[in-house]
Amino acid sequence: MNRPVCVRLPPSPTGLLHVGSARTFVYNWLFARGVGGRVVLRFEDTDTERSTAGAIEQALRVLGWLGIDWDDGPYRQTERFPLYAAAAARLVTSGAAYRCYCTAEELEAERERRRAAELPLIYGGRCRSLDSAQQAAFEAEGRGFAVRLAVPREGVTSIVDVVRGSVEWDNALLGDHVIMRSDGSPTYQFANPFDDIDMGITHVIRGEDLLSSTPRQLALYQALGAEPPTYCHLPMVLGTDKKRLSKRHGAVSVEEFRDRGVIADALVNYVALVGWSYDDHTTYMTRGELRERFTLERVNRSPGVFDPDKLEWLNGEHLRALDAGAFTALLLEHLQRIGSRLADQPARVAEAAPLAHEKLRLLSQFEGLCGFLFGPVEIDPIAWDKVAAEPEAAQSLAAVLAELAGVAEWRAGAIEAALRAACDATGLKPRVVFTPVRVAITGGTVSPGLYESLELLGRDESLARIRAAAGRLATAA
RNA sequence: GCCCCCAUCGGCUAGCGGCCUAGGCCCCCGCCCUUUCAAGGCGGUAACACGGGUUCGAAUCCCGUUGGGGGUACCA
Repeated sequence: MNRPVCVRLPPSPTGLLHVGSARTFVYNWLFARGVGGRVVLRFEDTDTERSTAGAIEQALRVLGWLGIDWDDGPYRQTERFPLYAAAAARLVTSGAAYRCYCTAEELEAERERRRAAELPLIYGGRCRSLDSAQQAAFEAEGRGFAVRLAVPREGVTSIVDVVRGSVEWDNALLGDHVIMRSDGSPTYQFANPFDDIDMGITHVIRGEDLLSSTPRQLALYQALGAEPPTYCHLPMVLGTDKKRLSKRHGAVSVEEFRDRGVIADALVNYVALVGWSYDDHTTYMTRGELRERFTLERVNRSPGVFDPDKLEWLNGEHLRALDAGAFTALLLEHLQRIGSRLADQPARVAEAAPLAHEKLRLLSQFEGLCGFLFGPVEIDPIAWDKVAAEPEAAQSLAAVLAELAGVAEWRAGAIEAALRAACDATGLKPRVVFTPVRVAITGGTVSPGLYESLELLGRDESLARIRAAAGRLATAA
């Protein structure tokens, strides 16, 4: 049977959106959009201890920022509890599941016994064969119960995973897992596959960490007589120490990268490349290219290390591919989001944006590069030391001041001519003449183009800053 | 302990038996361009984990070893 493709994005709202999850969402989305399938958004908040409403809001915003959309939802599993309860009750009635009265202590004792005997640490199934009298006795004792699925104990469960090929498990090693907790809430192992069945999910694309729970979930499909989905287990995303990516590795959430000035298209592009490639040489891809090129068949098997350096480089590529208007808009949006003082002068940002466009890898670098255009200069001490150590600095500034005085129209072209003239007049190299000017007006040795910077700064302010530097040099000498 | 997955340069990867004296990108190192820094151009260092097979031929197939990762919850 060939059902219309349908995937799901199942965030568990317990914190910031991890780039590993983002990668999974991107693959689901790229795959579904590429084949004209549907996307369902479903918050898996059955862990009520750790789930928060704030995290849901946050996830919604981040998904929007990433440009990942969906056709159905957002659902919240906590709003579907009655469904799970009813389904579990039916399962118990049919004998596919059963009540387990074991206490936490009893369970722990059993695990200990198994550990000692070097046996697999699974539930032995004590309550699976309780007769009604024994059940009644436990109930009379006032013991609560959880519901466990009666998982087959013989044979093997196997799948043909899109990326891993065929994988199989010995059913004897599975054990009966809990599907309903004693407080009446469903577990992930139940709610997740139940919803997948209920929502008609055809392709389960998720991290490899979930590979080993597949046979348990398949047991539910079997108990419910549902057609299993196509599975696709993605390789893990690791940190530089080859351990699963976590906060220890620095920035790991989409929000953090966004606030550093990574743009959505770059993040989507980068993340798509950890675990997948289009060919032997393509790196930069637009969202549209990704959509049309992505296939699950080219997802690879081995885990990949998340490399912030390459992400930043790619971000620079995406930034440079933007036209001036789009770049400025994104830059402004970023400055506003992080609450930068520069956001108060949007017109100035628009003027300065072109000067920084070719240089940035991250939008957050804009402030450091162009901040001198937005207020008083702060001279970097190290940069100033270089100027002070240059014997020709004073002479250079004086010559530049003299030449600049004759500039009729304060434009980059005329300014350049004046600076060149200063070089000729003093017989000094441009490098020697320009450095003190650069430090005087921008405060540092790294800046956008000098002529353009001077033009934008304006005649009066530029001359004032150069005079101030000359004065400071004279005082020091 | 038990189960599952994985294994090409420092990182991301191409490679699906001969096209590989292993290609691309990031990082790093030189050089060029240049008013600084970026960007760009050119060049360089650097990998098939190991051991057995199979084959005329193995990075590619099989087995084992080692190493890494994941799971083993009334977390997801």
